[in-house]
Amino acid sequence: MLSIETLKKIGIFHNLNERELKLLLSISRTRNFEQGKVLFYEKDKAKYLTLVLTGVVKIYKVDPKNNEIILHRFIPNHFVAEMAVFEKLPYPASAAFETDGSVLEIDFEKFKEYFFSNPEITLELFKSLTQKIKYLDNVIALTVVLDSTARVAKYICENSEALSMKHNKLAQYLHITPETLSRIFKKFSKLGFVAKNAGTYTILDKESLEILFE
Amino acid sequence: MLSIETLKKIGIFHNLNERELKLLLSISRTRNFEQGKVLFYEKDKAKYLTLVLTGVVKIYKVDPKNNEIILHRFIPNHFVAEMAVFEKLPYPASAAFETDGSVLEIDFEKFKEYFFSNPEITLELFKSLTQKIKYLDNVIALTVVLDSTARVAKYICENSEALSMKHNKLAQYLHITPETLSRIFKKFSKLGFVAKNAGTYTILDKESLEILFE
DNA sequence: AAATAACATTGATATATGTCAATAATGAGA
DNA sequence: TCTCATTATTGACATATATCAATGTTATTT
Repeated sequence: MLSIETLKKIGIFHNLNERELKLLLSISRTRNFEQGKVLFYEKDKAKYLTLVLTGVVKIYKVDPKNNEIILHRFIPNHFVAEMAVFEKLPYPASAAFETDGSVLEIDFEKFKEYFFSNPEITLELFKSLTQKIKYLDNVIALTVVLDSTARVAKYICENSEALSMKHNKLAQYLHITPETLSRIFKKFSKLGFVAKNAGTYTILDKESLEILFE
Repeated sequence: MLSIETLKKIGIFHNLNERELKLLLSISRTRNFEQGKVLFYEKDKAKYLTLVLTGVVKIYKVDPKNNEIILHRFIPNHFVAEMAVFEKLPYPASAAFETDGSVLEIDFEKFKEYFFSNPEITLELFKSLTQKIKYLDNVIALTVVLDSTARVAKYICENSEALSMKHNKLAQYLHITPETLSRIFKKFSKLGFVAKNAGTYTILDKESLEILFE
């Protein structure tokens, strides 16, 4: 059951007092999702201010060939698509759970009424919005600006978890096919930039990799 | 010379009273730019909260082949890259004037101090941030999700000025070469979706074009 | 109006990456 | 440990779009 204790643990609401937390509780509810379930579809009308409580939510668009283009993965305590809620716009992308999980749904009109004059809350919302801009900028920097090779180089240099990911997930994230990813890793191996030990790659020459995308 | 009258005309500052406008004036200055001049480069440190007063500013990234990838064009009375200023981050892209023009530069720390508690200002800043998210989403929807043909179809359907633009500008905006654009227009002509009269194209069959990107 | 520059079109070719199919490697359940 | 399913690699080929070069068209300057 949703409780004040739960709300208190959410970073964004850290500075709310008991009274405010109660108020927030009264305009919120939780919803649980199984792995793979869709939170919302692109073009749906945004109804609630939504925050991930548990699990991982992927935000994605679908291209005309039915490929999923993943824009971002959200972990707990982040707002999802608050822009659409603020602007009363249809969602610009779809969202689905990659694991079992849950979200907090807040009645936005009431939230606005009660909390928009609170500078600590608005500051948190600012941060959340600027964070979204950074995510989108990253997608563009990665996908629009760089070619596949540079993209792989950048991603494995800047994301420590990249090398332990399954290659087909990594490929999907980088918007390339697993075949292309495999060929790029092979090329990096031949150049001595990475090495394969027992199935996983390790970076040998980070500086050379960085040259590829800078 | 920068005056209260100038500031008053800027939509974002509509609700400020005389005292506040004076305060704003005291922490602001204008800077003039000739066509082609650079306002800032990607990775520069953001110093001032910047707003376009006159002219058109393009925001762009440069890819490894030195192609400019245009993310957006700003017209007067819009904040440029406020996210970088808020977050004290280097600019995520470069900005240059496409026409002669000018900007307002506001001392951000003081602006924050004086105006962040003003709900009308914060609301305007929210709007400005969500607008930026929409622009970036649009770049992704256009460039990452769609192929060249769909991109052209979408752009000429949704931007009335597209057909009167010079084709090499349009091509640059759509991140394709003028040659590819020319071939796509030829294809649309053959299909009877557009027609060429005296040098410029007109849309004959918008519904068919829409099918291409929906 | 002629000359020149800027822009647009067309064809031939190159390139990056995707697609499909076959095979190899790895991991999980019996 | 063996077997089956999943994931990764490889090769052959297809495709979209870029590149380069030639030519045609339009706009601007003198």
